[in-house]
Amino acid sequence: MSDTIQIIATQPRTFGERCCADLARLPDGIAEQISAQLQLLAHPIRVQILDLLIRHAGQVCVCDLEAALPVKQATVSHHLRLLRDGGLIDCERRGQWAYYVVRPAALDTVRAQIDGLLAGRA
Amino acid sequence: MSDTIQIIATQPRTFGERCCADLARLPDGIAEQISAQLQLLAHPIRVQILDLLIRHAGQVCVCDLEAALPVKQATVSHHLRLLRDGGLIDCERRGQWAYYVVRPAALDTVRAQIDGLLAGRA
DNA sequence: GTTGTATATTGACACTAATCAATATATAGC
DNA sequence: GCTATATATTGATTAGTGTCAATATACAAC
Repeated sequence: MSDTIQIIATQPRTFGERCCADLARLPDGIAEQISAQLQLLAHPIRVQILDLLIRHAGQVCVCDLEAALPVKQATVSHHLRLLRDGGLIDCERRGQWAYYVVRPAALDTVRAQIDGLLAGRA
Repeated sequence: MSDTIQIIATQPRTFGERCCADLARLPDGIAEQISAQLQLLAHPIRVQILDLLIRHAGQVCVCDLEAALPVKQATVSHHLRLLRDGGLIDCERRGQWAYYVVRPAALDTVRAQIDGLLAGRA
């Protein structure tokens, strides 16, 4: 073993040069797609909504969410619409109540995308 | 089997009543913590930065990122600081260059949190 | 039809985040 | 010291998001 410190993966480099100027980037649109999915999850109210829907499958209507969350009804409805437009949840009317349910397949897709990104397979 | 349609988990409910008024919520602060981590990932530039750092471990300096991404140097620096403040990456100076590396343990933590949320174990 | 309840939407406002030009700081070589 | 390059920070502007009051719509009971 040499007594010099090994610096991992440092290439010789002179001024203005770039060691890996052609870094392989994600295909066009993939980063936007992944971050849009993440953006959908990245709000405390939406996290709580998803958690409640996941753990009380089929039993949660809007007024239940309204009672459980620290925001007004219009705001709950707003977040439900975002999650629904993003394909993560579905709405089912029963009488005058609207019950919301998660779409397990959509959640799996999101999880796979995140896992892929974090494992270098995005 | 009865010939009525089975409606999963619908309880009898009268006006003004709530079927599960005491839905078990996430402990205080957990939703905020999870969503803050997600927020950090939820931007196309930061997704691309993380992907590049993961796939070119130890070989990426700021000017490489600047060359690979469609934003100016100040913006790259800004996003690097957010990721660094969030504990997801580390910075290492080599000469006049600053090399960034991911912190695998931090990424694992994030992944575990997301998996937990989506699996109803948050 | 009317009345009451549940949910959705609209529109306005406040707040936060993203971007960049300009500037500051750090390092290297001379 | 000086000059050039690499990165960080500041400050201003812009763009996007979240919240809610008010209003609209839908359904139930009568």
